[in-house]
Amino acid sequence: MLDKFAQYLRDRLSITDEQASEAVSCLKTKTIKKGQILLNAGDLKSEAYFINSGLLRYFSIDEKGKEHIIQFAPENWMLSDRDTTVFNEAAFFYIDAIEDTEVVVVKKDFFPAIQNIVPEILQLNILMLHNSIRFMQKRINMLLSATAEERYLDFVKLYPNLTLRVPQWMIASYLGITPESLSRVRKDLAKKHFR
Amino acid sequence: MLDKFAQYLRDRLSITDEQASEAVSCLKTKTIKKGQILLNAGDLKSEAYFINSGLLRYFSIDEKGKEHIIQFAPENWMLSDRDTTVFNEAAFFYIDAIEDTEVVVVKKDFFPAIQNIVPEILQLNILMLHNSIRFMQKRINMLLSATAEERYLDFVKLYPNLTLRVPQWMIASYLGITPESLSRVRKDLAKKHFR
DNA sequence: CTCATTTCTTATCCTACATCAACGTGTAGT
DNA sequence: ACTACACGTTGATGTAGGATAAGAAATGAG
Repeated sequence: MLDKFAQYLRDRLSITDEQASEAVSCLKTKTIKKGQILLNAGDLKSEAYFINSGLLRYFSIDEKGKEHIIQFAPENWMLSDRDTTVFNEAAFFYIDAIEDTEVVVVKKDFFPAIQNIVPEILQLNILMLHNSIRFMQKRINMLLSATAEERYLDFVKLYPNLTLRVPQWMIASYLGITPESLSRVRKDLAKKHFR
Repeated sequence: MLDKFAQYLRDRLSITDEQASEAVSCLKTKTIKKGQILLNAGDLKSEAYFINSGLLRYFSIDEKGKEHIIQFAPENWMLSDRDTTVFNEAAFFYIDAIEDTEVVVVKKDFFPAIQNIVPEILQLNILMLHNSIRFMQKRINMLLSATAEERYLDFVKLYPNLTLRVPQWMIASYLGITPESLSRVRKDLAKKHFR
């Protein structure tokens, strides 16, 4: 079941099916049941995850035990805690599964290895990192400037499918508000739109 | 005055002085007076900036005309709006100068060009992008979870020198609070520390 | 040096959202 | 089918920080 990742690479790199398969051949998949933890803060694990199917959650837990969601990772996303995968430090965030999920485990040595087959992948990597950055900057801008309602509307617009798959209290956590507030925001919106 | 950028490259790549100088030879510098705008939202300019001296500010302006600071960029930092430099779209954010500033203008074609001299630079670039991402994730976490006081303390700890160079109302804007609130926070902190 | 503008502070009042608590509904496990 | 827990809703009350306003202090331009 490495097909998805191979296809992902084939779609954005000019390589043959064989090259894609070869690149991916040394990788393993892993299954995570809903609610199960994949990475704990403090862990030292140099693995990134490509999500084949399902949905992961990348979050912190503060001193009061409250969770704060940094991002969601659905199919075809890559997810890792840079502190540990890139900088060999203890992980800062947690990863767990919102749905039963299958990931491809991408170990640190994958990139040097695939580089020999497809040097292009470095450029692709850079492009995707820039893309992450611009999205995160817009998120920061949102957190600095927007009300609860504006944040929610922005979320729905940006991730319409996630809105249905993620429990509301998690969306609230992602938006930096309480579940109660989100419930009220949704009520007001419904009223405005006569529903 | 390209020395700083050349030195910056020499410090993190295993290259000779000559290579560094050669790489940098085609680049131009630019001077921006305090308060002057370097990039406007909506602009289409494929330039990144390396700050030789001074201090830049990367920010948005919302519908109500309020400014929100995404980041500060002091000496030895690279700054650009990815929407325009990487994705050829209209810039989303603004850049202006908090102090008189001199930048090296790094045009889009610099990276392919320098790659031929120092292929290593791709890896350096990737590392720095990962580093940006982890800092931005921590910032998002802070905005989701921390009070005004906690945010300020975190800022002071992370950027002690900026605390002195940046006017308070801008720090407030970076933290997502009003200047008045920051003033109160500082007053309370002073009280706590008997000052 | 002087006047003007920007920045910072302080006080008062106000609002968006948090907190607390109770209750309905849905879903999972036995 | 019964029980229990997770999730969403709603209401009552609290509070951190916003808005407004006004003055003090610092900075800057001529």
